[in-house]
Formats: sequence, C-alpha cells, structure tokens
Amino acid sequence: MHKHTPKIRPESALKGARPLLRRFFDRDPRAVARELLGKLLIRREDAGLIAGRVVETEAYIGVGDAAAHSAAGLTKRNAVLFGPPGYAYVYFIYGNHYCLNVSCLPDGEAGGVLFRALEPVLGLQAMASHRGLELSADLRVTQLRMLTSGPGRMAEALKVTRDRDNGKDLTDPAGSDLWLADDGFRPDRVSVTPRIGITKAADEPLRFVIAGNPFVSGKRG
DNA sequence: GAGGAGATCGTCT
DNA sequence: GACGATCTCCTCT
Repeated sequence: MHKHTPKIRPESALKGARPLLRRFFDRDPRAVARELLGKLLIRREDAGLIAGRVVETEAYIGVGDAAAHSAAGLTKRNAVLFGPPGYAYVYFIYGNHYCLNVSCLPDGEAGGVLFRALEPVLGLQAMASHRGLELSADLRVTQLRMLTSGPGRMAEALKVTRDRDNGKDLTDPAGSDLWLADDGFRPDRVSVTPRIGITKAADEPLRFVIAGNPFVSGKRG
C-alpha cells in the first residue's frame, strides 16, 4: 500500500463541481449515506472557500431506528429531520460539540445522514485556525487528521453551529454558504460497519467509509 | 497504544 | 435530573 497523498487543490478547481440536487437526498438515508462518500462539503467565508471530501457517513433511519433523534417523534429540536430533503440538521452534544446532518426522504418522513469525517481539500489554514491548531509546513497526514477526522472536529473546522446552520439548504450555493457538490470523484471501495458512539441499535451496519482513506475517524484510517 | 475520566449544556422525562 | 450520533488530556504499560 503506497502512502496516501492529500490532493490539495486551488479554489478554481471547485468551479467544475456541480451542486447536489434536492432529489439526491429524496430517498432512503442508507443510499444517501453511501453515495455521499467522495462528494465535497463546501463552506463559503468572507476570506474564501473551505472544502473537504466526505470520507465517512452514518445513516439514521427515521422509522424504527432507536438510535435516531427522530425515534421518539417530532420535537422542536429534530424538526428539520421531518422536513423536506437536503437541509442541514445541526445538534449540540456533550456540552461541547456540534454535529452536522443532512435531511433525507420527502417532507413528512424523518431520516438523515450524519457527516463523520472529511478529507481536507481547500482552506486548510482556515480550518486549523477554527480548530485552534497550527499547521506545520510539511502538511503531514497525522496533523491534517486533527482538522476534520470526527464529527465534532469537522463541524468546528467549518464553523458549523446550530444557530448559524440548522435548517440551511445544502443544495443552494447561490443562497447558502454551506453546500454539497460533485466533482466527479468516485471512491474505489466502500466499507460498511456498525455506527459509532451509540448504545441503541448499535449493531446495525449503517456506517459508510471510503476503504483505506486515512481521514476516516478513529485511531487508524 | 490502550483505557479511563472530565468537560459542559441543551433536550426531554 | 439524567444523559448524550464527542474530544482531549492524563496515566499506565
């Protein structure tokens, strides 16, 4: 296995990336979670763009999934999951961290996908700044992993918060500063495992990762 | 490198 | 009043 080299690209390279359409999200969260692997999550800031490639996701099924926030029915917090597809559901957890999801399935049906890890692509200095880290000049993978390998970390790197982003349309780069896009990249191989950090329905194979990618969360990629 | 505990607060019971 | 879709730091090996 040869050493993984991050592909850091100039901002102009994202111009060919097509925003994902609403219908992409209008289906089973398991299909959305799998097909989101390799897509780009892009944040627009005054100082420029921040972008990462999605390398790890988890599906949360609206109905019959005890681990999903929508399991107990509609509440003020989880309302976005019950709304139309393609919108950001952001929640605050453990008194410390935000996590980003995207709603799936038609309006009225709950379901979502949790973004768990990104491979940094653009705006690495901004990500490091938001995380309170300083990048060394050689951009070692071990350093870059600290930026976006984990749901809380990637949310902080992109400055995702509930106040700022919950309910935001993730299919609309013209009207939104956070969206998803396809630049044609396709993962070679996808692995499916149980979800992380939950106690209910913990055995279901609903976590999707790009096999061998070093930016997947955990001790090793 | 593995394992454990604390941080810290919104949400629902 | 309990707990959680996490992270970091500390200790022990």
